[in-house]
Amino acid sequence: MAERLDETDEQILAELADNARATFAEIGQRVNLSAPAVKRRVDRMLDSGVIRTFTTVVDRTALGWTTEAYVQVFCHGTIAPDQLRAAWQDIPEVVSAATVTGTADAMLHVLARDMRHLEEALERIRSSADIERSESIVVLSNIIERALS
Amino acid sequence: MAERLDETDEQILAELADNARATFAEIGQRVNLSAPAVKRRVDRMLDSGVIRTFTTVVDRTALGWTTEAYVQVFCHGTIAPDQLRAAWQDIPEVVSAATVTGTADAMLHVLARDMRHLEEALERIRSSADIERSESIVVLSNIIERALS
DNA sequence: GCTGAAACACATGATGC
DNA sequence: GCATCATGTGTTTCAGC
Repeated sequence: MAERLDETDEQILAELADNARATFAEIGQRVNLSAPAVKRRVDRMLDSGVIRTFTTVVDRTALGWTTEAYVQVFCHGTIAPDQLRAAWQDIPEVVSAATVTGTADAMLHVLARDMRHLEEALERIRSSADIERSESIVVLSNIIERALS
Repeated sequence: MAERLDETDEQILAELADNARATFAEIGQRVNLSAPAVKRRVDRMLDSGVIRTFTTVVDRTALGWTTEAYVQVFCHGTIAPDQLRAAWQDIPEVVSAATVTGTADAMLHVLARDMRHLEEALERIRSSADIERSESIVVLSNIIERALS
């Protein structure tokens, strides 16, 4: 769990963050390691949870997805994070989700084509878990957008 | 550029978002397509910019950044988005910022090493613009983390 | 904990439907 | 626009250091 990473691990992470579909041989060339050595390190980091997942950055604005909202969700009783993950991870409109402090149980970041689509996505979000109510804060304009890794 | 995606494209995107290192054959099996057919669609989406990049979600606890919050900011009077961008873009703890609907003027996503660091970052955020008050919602655990545009 | 080699699986272009 | 096939590459296991 509290795995410590050496300089090579950090380099490999940076390469994977830059291109998650890079081959192990390619990464190895950049960090001066053989492909099997890279694979073993990546496997170890996957195993220890340092690497959570490999994902794809989809530019929804290229598809005209211009509507964005932060949604606070209030559940009936207590729900385990794993349940919420199971409920929402197949909803592509959900960019991120987290359980939070305060009156709300979870905070979601949702992307949609337009208001109608957002409405419809919210309905799917609500119906896929035992949700009491939700509160949406719609984004007017993005000021800063940094990749987090 | 205003590329349209069919149902199969969406399915492929969902698979790639879930695991960017999945093989084309694997994806093809799930969407009932051959590997070359999947590749062609992925290539087209890469070409049109719909797929921006493949990346890796790193568990920031491994990097020592364990504290995360959504911060609603309330300004004195009206402030232009550009002013807020100028005020905050040099604060590295600010992962994203957007002006929003509702009672708050802006929503920030902030990352910090710990509570003390978050507190200190919030102080810098508040003092760099004409902020009346702010409301922080601290993340307990991340459920879904997809890199967004 | 690395390298090198070998078996196996995948990517990808050409071809035909 | 798809499937099939062939080949070059990448992956992954195993032995050895």
